[in-house]
Amino acid sequence: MRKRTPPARPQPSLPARQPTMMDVAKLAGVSMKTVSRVVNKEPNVRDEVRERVTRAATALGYQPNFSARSLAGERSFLIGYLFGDPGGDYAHRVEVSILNRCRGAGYHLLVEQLDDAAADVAERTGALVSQLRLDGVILTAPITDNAEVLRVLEEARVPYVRIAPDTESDRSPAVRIDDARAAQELTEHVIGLGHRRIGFIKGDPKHAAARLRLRGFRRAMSAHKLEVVEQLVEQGSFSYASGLDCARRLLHRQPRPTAIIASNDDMAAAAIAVAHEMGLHVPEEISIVGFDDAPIAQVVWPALTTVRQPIPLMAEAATDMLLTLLASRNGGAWPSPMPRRELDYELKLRQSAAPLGGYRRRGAAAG
Amino acid sequence: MRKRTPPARPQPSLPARQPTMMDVAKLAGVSMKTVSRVVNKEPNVRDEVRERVTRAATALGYQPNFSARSLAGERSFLIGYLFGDPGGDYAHRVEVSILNRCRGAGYHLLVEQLDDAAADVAERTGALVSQLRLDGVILTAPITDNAEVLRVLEEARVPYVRIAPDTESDRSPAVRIDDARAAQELTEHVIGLGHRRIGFIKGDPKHAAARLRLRGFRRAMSAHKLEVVEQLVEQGSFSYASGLDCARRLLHRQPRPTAIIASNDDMAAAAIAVAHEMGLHVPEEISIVGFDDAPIAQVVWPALTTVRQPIPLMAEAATDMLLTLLASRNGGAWPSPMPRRELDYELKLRQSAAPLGGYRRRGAAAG
DNA sequence: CCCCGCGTTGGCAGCGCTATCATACGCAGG
DNA sequence: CCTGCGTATGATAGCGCTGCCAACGCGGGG
Repeated sequence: MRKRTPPARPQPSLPARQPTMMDVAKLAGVSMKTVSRVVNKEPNVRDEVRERVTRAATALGYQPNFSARSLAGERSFLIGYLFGDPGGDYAHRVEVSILNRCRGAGYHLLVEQLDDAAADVAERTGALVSQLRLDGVILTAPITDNAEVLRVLEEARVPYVRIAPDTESDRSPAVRIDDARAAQELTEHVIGLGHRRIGFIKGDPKHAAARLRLRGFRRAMSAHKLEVVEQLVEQGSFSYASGLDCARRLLHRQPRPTAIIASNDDMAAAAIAVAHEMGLHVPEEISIVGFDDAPIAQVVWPALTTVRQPIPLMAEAATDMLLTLLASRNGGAWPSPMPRRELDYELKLRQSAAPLGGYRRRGAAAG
Repeated sequence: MRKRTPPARPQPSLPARQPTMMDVAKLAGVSMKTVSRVVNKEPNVRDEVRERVTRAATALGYQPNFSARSLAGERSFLIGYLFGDPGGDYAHRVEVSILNRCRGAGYHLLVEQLDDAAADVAERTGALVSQLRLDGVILTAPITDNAEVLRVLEEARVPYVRIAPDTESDRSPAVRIDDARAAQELTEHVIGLGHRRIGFIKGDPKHAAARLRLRGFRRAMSAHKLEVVEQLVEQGSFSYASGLDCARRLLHRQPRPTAIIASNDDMAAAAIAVAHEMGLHVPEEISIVGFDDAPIAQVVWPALTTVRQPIPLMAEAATDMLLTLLASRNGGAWPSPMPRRELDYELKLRQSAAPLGGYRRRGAAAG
């Protein structure tokens, strides 16, 4: 307790106690309840009164106390962001976009990193939502598909939105791109360059995206009556290190594939590094493509042909869904049908993929 | 209000109201205050009682309500993390480390991204701390040195720790490495390889690290009686894009530098890309070194010689300082002298720097 | 004339917890 | 025996706000 029944000891210049709603009410000549109405933008307040209160609040520098709000009311104005993968910049880009959206809405962001495989995920999630009474939660892969976490959130009746979840898609609102179609298009682009013997590096099977991208690859191959040589499909985990291993194995197969499609850019970048290591020229001797258009895609040389996933837009869409629900004040139940967004991806053609022999012979120059 | 004086309507299977401290007290046969003592690990409770209460709490699945705690007491169990730069993985790595430390301590992390240059930084910071009553705040560059933000935190009496702040270092506890010495060592390494005409790419002058690294560079040069050609010192901003620009200018100077020292790895990676673009072999024709040992350092080809900054350790040390202070319950005043940590860096020698001509001639093989 | 409904405002209990103070008890010293 | 003190526990008053309900004034229909 900050200061209880201040015993009238004259404090000359110490910072005054934070103004409360009561102070604002007195200054504006209204009841506390009316101030509460104004602060919460509730209807049924005359414009004149509303403005008087607003002015009083500004004059005093009034800031609502979130703890009191949360304790007395049914909202905490706190959104939780749960992410799994501590590495990579994906989680961070999502977070920044969420923050951008929360900013104007008066919500604050509480972050937690959960190890998808840990035994106490459910417990940790439960503690989070019941201790802090989060108003809503945003999830990214792979915890988008952690049954325990979802169950806990549902039992606690905390609305949540998933970004790029698995196919159990009726379970909650979600934002995604069509990973399978994107992978299919990407594969078709590679096939269109004349490649026939194409290797594939799979992603972490815990991520739905990994499966969907593989599916798109297979679809494109079979649509073009090309055989998927199972020896040329390697199991990666989305990490650069796993990409190195997979690419080494792939590039030592005989006959060697003429193109490699990796399930994300980190692994594609690793494949390029392996090619360099082996003295293979990219793209003249081997084409390599990735997925995501992560920053690394433009940093490796040659720059990666890849699929751009609009991560900021996806995160913003997810946040907007959640904020819209919370603004509706209907008890946290999603409207029917559940909101769902599928955003557009974009094929980014750069220098890492070309017909065998390259578009033209050239020295060390990049495009 | 969740449910006021439940009018005895029998709710067959709806999830029961969350247990409160009162429930635990009844079950354990003690007063609420004693439960509070146990939950907060206060002394003066008999072991037998303590255990009885703990068991009751576990049996009921009791979770303390943070809003109530914060409202009634003087602690919110919330730590704020303020970062400036939305890009790059630095902020994210720091965040993950902070989270790791908060985990066991019963604190939650509230994140906010502040644009250092925006007009409303002070206002936003003030709103954050007074709305949520943060117990403490951790800052990273460049807001470590934003006078407005620091002033607001100090006025609100919110303890804060800075990671790699500017030299106004008596103002708060801080964690850092000796950037100047590290840059000096790095430069001396390059000089030791035989380079004399050395270019330098500066970082964002808003970051203290940028100035310190430049200082270390100049010190090493003058210690070896080498002239710093001002034409070979370019102003970057720590971003990959700025690195491209600077490197292009540098590599078109006549005579060309034989080595480039960049103030971070992103810009060094960009310099390597420019070298590739121009058909220059790294490190045979041009040596390039970076700073930070960011993930990108091992992803570019050839891998970057750089200085490893122990970011996770720094973030953990900062968090520990803050948590220690909060545990001391002395009103948020730092002990004297203020805690301060200077951690060790490490020179990582990889393939991007070598004597002119390389250690030996080789094909496209990497090391 | 009264009654009802609607828009607007206020009163007040109480959300779940902690700070403060009071109480109870045991034990040492006078 | 009383007093004093330290440890262990309880009673109670809020912290700052919101949900519920009452109160008020006004206009229109019965």
